[in-house]
Amino acid sequence: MTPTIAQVALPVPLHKTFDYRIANEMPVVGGRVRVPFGKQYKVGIVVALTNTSEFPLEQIKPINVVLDSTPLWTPSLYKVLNWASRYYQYPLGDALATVMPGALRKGKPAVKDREKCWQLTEAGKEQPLSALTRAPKQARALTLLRQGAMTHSDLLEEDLSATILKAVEEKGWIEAVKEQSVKPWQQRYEVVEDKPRLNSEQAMAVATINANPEFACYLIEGVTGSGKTEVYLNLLEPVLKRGQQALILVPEIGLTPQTINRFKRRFNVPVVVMHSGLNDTERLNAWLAARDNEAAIIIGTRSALFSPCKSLGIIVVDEEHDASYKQQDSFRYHARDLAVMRGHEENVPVVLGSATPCLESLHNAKTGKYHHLILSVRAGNALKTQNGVLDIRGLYLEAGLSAPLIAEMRKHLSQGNQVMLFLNRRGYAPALMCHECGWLAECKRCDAYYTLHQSSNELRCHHCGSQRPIPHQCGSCGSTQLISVGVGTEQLETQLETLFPEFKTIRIDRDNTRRKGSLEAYLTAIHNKEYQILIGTQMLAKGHHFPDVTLVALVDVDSALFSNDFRAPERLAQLFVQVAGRAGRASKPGYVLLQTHHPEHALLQSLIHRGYDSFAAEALNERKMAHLPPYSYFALLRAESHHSGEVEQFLHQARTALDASPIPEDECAVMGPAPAPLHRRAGRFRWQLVFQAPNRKILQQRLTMALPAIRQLPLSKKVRWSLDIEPQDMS
DNA sequence: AGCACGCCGACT
DNA sequence: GTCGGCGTGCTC
Repeated sequence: MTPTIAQVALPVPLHKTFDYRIANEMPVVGGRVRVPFGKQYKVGIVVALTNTSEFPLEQIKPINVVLDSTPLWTPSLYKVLNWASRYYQYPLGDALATVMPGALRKGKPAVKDREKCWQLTEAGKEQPLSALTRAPKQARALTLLRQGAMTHSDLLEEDLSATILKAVEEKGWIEAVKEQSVKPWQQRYEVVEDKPRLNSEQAMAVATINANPEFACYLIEGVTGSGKTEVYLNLLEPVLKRGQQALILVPEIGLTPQTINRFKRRFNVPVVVMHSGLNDTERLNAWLAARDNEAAIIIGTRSALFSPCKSLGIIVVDEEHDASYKQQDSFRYHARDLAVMRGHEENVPVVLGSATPCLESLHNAKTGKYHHLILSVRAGNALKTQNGVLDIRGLYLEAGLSAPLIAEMRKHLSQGNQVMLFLNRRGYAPALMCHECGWLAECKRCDAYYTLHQSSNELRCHHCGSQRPIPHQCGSCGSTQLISVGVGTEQLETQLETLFPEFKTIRIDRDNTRRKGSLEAYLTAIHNKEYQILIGTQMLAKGHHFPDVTLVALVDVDSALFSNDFRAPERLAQLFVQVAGRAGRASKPGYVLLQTHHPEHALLQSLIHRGYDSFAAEALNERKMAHLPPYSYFALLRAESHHSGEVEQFLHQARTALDASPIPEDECAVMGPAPAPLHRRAGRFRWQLVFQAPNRKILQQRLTMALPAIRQLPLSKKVRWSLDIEPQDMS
């Protein structure tokens, strides 16, 4: 029986679909339709075709326009998207809308816009230009087209109007043609470059993965300089040769022209890049090129995972530990986890690569879920760095720097080398205090102190963005003796300029690299050795190598060791390995120093003396003891409102709803409601409820059962709330 | 999410 | 006497 009703998922935050009558054209499941919704029209996705509806039939409106005759996604990708919507508890319509290109969300056709071109007709070729002295524009059109066909828009650029072209067409001299379709890339595939020879570890990794073109998950743990990218390139070879596509995910900052060029240069095939900088048209074209197998290699940041591929052969997730793979708002998916899911559905290999794999992935490798491939040999000129711990207990600190560190810096600088300092705190100082009474300048809208920014002469709240002039008097006792507390990168910069006036200092953090291109300009200047002392937050640690840096110091690691976020030590270890990899060259090995009050800290010791793997093993052991991920699965229900009581009450009611669900408490623990780490932010009170389950299934079941009741709580409409499944940070 | 309906304060 | 504030409710 032909279906009469279409169930449509609409981009609204509602966990249900809406029924529409099928009018003239038959929609497809997974395709878009334009439908009336209340007083407006919306573009939604058809999720099912039926003959019945729960809704009174006479109230069902007809579909306005059927926008697609084929589904937008391949069946396997569509399955992954449905799973993700359920697992991350995000409404399907909203989820599908966020993963499709903006142009499709607005209802634009999902077909490649082949541009209209003009070419000369036989008559046009023979038409003598001399006969057109009284029609100079027409003559110009003919002259231009004698060089070959041109697109309509290019001709408009040449100051020829559509009217002129129409006139010439009517004379029968030119004709409109659609852009000729290009030869499929499969026919021009070749390995262009002279490939470097692989070392035995690389060769082993390549052979292992290439031996099986079906789904399996591989974790490539490769130290900095071990040639992970070369392995990826070798993995693409048989895939492309078979005519299949490769999907490569990179972190937000990892999308450098150098990376892209390596993939472009090796094979004579089309590469598309997908990132947040694309406009609607560019994004749609990249998406279509992936879908229609016109692009052989698709490189992009996390959302590129949702590009449909006609003939996918492999998925690579580079720097798999990077936090940017987890979306931090709205649809809070993890692109790495979904990549594994997609690889499974599409039955293609998934390759996760990192020098410092996240503990979850290492655990999966240890338990045999992933194949663990290790690249430990550094290629050619890369050399292992030396490490050291600086015990700063009892030492006088000059803007956070101990005398031994300053001495070490002087040594390296005097030898003509560069020195790099990391401090993960922007601004001049994290607080401003009254010397008389101890009063601290506090943000009026947040439970946080203002950060002192001396360069812009203001106090700034890093949590809500508010700012105010630096007060001259204490807000409590009126004293004018205000002093800064703690050290930020700005202060470090000022202090170093005083300590080392003979050397030039450069600070790189979010405050002075806002302008587009400024970071690149600074990096170039550093490479040209215009600066000797480099100061930065972790943004300096990513994606760039500094061969003349021979000393790297982590100024303050204690805050990470004793953070209330259980992932802080893991991030510190990753930063440490990363910065070590940024510095030095064979002739000038790098030296990495850590300043700490806790040199005996077990994780630190293990990291420094026995390396990341050993650190990871111990950290995993600690996680196991504490039942923390990857030995348990968390979800975070966070709510905020201007009224603290309302939020707390809402979460209490949510908890009651959860406790009423039939899974016993010991299988899924619920903690809270408790005030969130930053209880008041931007004037809103924040509370949270934490769920902890032994596995994903129980976590999902428990939430799925309780959420309908939670959504029906009257307070759920009054407070702002969100659910984060497997949150990246709990603070 | 939008957008309507609906009931109470400062304006022509 | 109206314009408009945002509280509540609905969208097939």
